Amino acid sequence: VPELPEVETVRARLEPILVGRRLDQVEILDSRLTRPHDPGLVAARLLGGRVGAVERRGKYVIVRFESGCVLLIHLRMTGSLLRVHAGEELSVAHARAVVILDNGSAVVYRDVRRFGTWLLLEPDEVGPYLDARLGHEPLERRFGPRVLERSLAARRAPLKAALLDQRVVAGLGNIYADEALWRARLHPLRPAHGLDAAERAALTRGIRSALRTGLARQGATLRDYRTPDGATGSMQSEFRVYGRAGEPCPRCRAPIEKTRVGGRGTWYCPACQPLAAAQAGLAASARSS
DNA sequence: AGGTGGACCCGAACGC
DNA sequence: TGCGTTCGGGTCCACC
Repeated sequence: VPELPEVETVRARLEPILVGRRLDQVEILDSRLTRPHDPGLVAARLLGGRVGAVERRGKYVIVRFESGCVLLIHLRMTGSLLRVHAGEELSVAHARAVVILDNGSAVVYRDVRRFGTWLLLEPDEVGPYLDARLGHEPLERRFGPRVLERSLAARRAPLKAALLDQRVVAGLGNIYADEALWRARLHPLRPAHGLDAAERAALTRGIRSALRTGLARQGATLRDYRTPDGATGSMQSEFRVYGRAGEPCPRCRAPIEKTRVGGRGTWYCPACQPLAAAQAGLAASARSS
């Protein structure tokens, strides 16, 4: 599941492959990819374009062309972008699009579940499109407890459900949300608006440290995620709670529990991520003493 | 308006 | 062994 660390790793690896290259052939093999737009028309508009930059915002890969046009790629669940060197076998299982570059190498878009999207936008459409869907980048300086205070204030939803809203924290997904909450010692079912200042500060640190660890490990490979060179990430071996029901909490040895929040599998430590107010109060006074 | 649950997908894991 | 069922997860959308 590509979240911020996985998408950023893909972006960084893709950048030297694409920047300065011209698209000599573009084939879109699955009409779902560009829907509701005609895949043939999108391919025709991409053809001949020269890539100026490869950026990221939230979970979107942003491919900027020198013409000003922008291709927004979202990998959703199982999308991946693979580089194929000139002369190598181009056929890839579940390939949904193939781009041949002017140096003979190719980039194949692969997506088992077909949720991923390619959206081609005009220069002036990109900012509004992303700003309508995404909040602050959690690794930028502007993000912090004050931003969380504002975005969580009116929200009665469970904290984890709010964190999965991309307008609250751009790029956080199911895995890093659980990892961030564990690091912040916050229960995923705490009401989002009920955090105090110290807890918002802890949450800021938890989000950043979970994401930075993921970046340093080049993401987590559970099944489909690969970097463009086909390498796996190693963050899965650093998970503190995600997918670890019944195993001891790395901090306090209590067994990790699994529940569902907002329809998603959610793992947490019932001992160091207390839900009850009394326990939360005890934990707070223990921290301050 | 904010919250919730279903739809979209398909392979793997599971149950009988 | 084989077949049907369940699961999962990012985002959008319909419905409270």
